[in-house]
Amino acid sequence: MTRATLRDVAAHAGVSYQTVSNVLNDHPSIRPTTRQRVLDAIRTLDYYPNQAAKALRESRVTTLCCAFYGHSASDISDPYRNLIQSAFVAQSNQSGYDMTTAFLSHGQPQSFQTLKSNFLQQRFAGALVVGSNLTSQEVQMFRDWKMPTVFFDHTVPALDMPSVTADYAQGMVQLVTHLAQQGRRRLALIIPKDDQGSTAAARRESFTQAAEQHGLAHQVVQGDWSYDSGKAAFEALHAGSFAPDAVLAGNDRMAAGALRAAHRLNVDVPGDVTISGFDDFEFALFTAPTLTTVHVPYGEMARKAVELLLTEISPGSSQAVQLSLPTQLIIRESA
Amino acid sequence: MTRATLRDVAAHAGVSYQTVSNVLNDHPSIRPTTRQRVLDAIRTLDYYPNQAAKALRESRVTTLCCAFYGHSASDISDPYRNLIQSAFVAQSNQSGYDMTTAFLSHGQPQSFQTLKSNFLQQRFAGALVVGSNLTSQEVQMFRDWKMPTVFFDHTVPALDMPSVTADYAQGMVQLVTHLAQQGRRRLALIIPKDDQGSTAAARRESFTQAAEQHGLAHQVVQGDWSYDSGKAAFEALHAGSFAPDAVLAGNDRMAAGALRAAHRLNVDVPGDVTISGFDDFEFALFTAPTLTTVHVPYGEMARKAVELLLTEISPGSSQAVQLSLPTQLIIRESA
DNA sequence: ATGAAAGCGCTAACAA
DNA sequence: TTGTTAGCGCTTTCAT
Repeated sequence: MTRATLRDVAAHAGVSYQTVSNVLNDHPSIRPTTRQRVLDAIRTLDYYPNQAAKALRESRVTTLCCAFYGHSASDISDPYRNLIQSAFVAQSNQSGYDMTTAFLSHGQPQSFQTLKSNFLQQRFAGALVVGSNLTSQEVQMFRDWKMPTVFFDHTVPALDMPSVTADYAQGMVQLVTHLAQQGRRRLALIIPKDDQGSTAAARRESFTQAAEQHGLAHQVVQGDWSYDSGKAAFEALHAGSFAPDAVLAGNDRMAAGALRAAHRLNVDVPGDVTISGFDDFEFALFTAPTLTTVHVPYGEMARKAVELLLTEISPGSSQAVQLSLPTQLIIRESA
Repeated sequence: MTRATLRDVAAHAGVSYQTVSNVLNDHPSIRPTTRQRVLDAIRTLDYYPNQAAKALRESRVTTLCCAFYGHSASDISDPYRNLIQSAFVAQSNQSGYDMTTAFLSHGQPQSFQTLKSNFLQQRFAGALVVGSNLTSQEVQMFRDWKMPTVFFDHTVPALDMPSVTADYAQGMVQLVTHLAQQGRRRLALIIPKDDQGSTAAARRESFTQAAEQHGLAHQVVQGDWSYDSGKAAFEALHAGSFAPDAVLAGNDRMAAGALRAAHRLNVDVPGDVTISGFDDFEFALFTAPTLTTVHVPYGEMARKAVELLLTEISPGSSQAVQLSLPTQLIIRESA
């Protein structure tokens, strides 16, 4: 048995199939009795309009895409990716859109080609690009494709493309001030190094500035956002000569690694050294001591990003909005 | 400027547009020179085939849907949902499929209607249904819709629908045996109560059996999978008369809550009481002490589930396969 | 080896 | 208020 089409419904209701279409699209000027007859036919035949035909005819799709840059598809535990993806899905579903996912990576121009291809094939209407160290050429590509795009966690001031990010500088200043007030004098930040215009850069730069403003000794050591790198970085600091009394991790995952290393090395936290994170993921409550961290409103950011994307997609699109949401220091036990 | 179509390419290459189609679909019997000419035209016009038209004509879509049952879209931190969703996305992308997400809930029959509607509208080709306490009527609905479906983490023996789950009983037996060998005599399990045929039921039942087999005192207390409920349950146990020397949480998230409660109450873990989880999420490494838990191979399960779904979708579909993958006890510090 | 014709299911003019 | 006509971009016979 094959699926019912418009014509089947029309035949069943004894009208022409365009009338059925009119009923479906709430067109005015349809006699209530006809309307009812059509509705009944739809119900008894269990008719559902074919989405592909509709999309073809209207040349519009109700799917969005979130593209993660620099995140491996196979790291299915990445809390950052997972949280953001879920937030996007929740928000776009609420707006009547589906959401698919793609992965971009710097090394693979083909990943960009695939995304472009999927867009031009009309598989999705616009993309949320999540990634903090896209090159400006890469950003430029999106504009060239004329693909509605919102950059997430990556500001691109020069190119004025729509973006949503958080005020990392503010959070970092709050954190450093808090540490200074506690009498901490020697601050070390664990964070990725060689990426510009990224959230890492924002966090790093404001760290340095804030530390200097407070007259504190400071050092930056490298991590790659992972638990293991946080652990390794703390061990390196412990073995090194700088001897920090406050270790700031660039994200919660590295902070968890640092905490573990401290525990292993019998370093008291926060007695001997404070350890703090950045993100405020749920597991910041799971560590012992619980993690002092900077809350980043990812949920809210995702909501805004989807909103921005949808206005960008809609016909009378305005100019590029660049949003930055406030962060907030969350003081728990570790700092 | 509008997007190039098949006819534009044909005009540019000086052939009929069906020839272009043939080139695109690797049809035999096309002269290499013509072929090359067409390929050039495609390249210079930056042509991409319209997906909607293709889907309409071929009546097939390359999108899958994962539907979460009993998981709130707004709990964007849920590690279970997040991990599984990511695993599905990773796997289906690798197979050339997109993946969208939907949410079902027991209270809302409309959520099921929406899913059905989306399927019949040909928005996706098949669904992965994640949820551990669907009623059998609900399961039956999927069969009635004739929608290719694989149930994840929910076995439905009576209805022989395809499913992928893990051998929770085995993991639980390993865990209880391990605890018994350590000399633990009084075991308490924190787990949701009133759901049948679910993973919770599987874990609960094998807990009781295993405890009795080892001649251990045992008790079950209620939790709802959340961090807070784990914390509350541990506090209740501490205040109660059963006085367990081993607390088993039904998942890692509740175990984290129990650990926190133990810490607050100055209960030594694992000295006074062991605490263990179930899942082996990444954050099981973040707790202090690190969490002894039962590893559930969600990544592998997701891979298999997508595989099963794709064979179910493909024309010559065979019968329903019900997979169960082995679990494994991971001994860390907490038990 | 290539071109012509038909039609997937729908919407949006227009005509009746 | 309803029916007629056309066509979205593509694949698939069937002729040539």
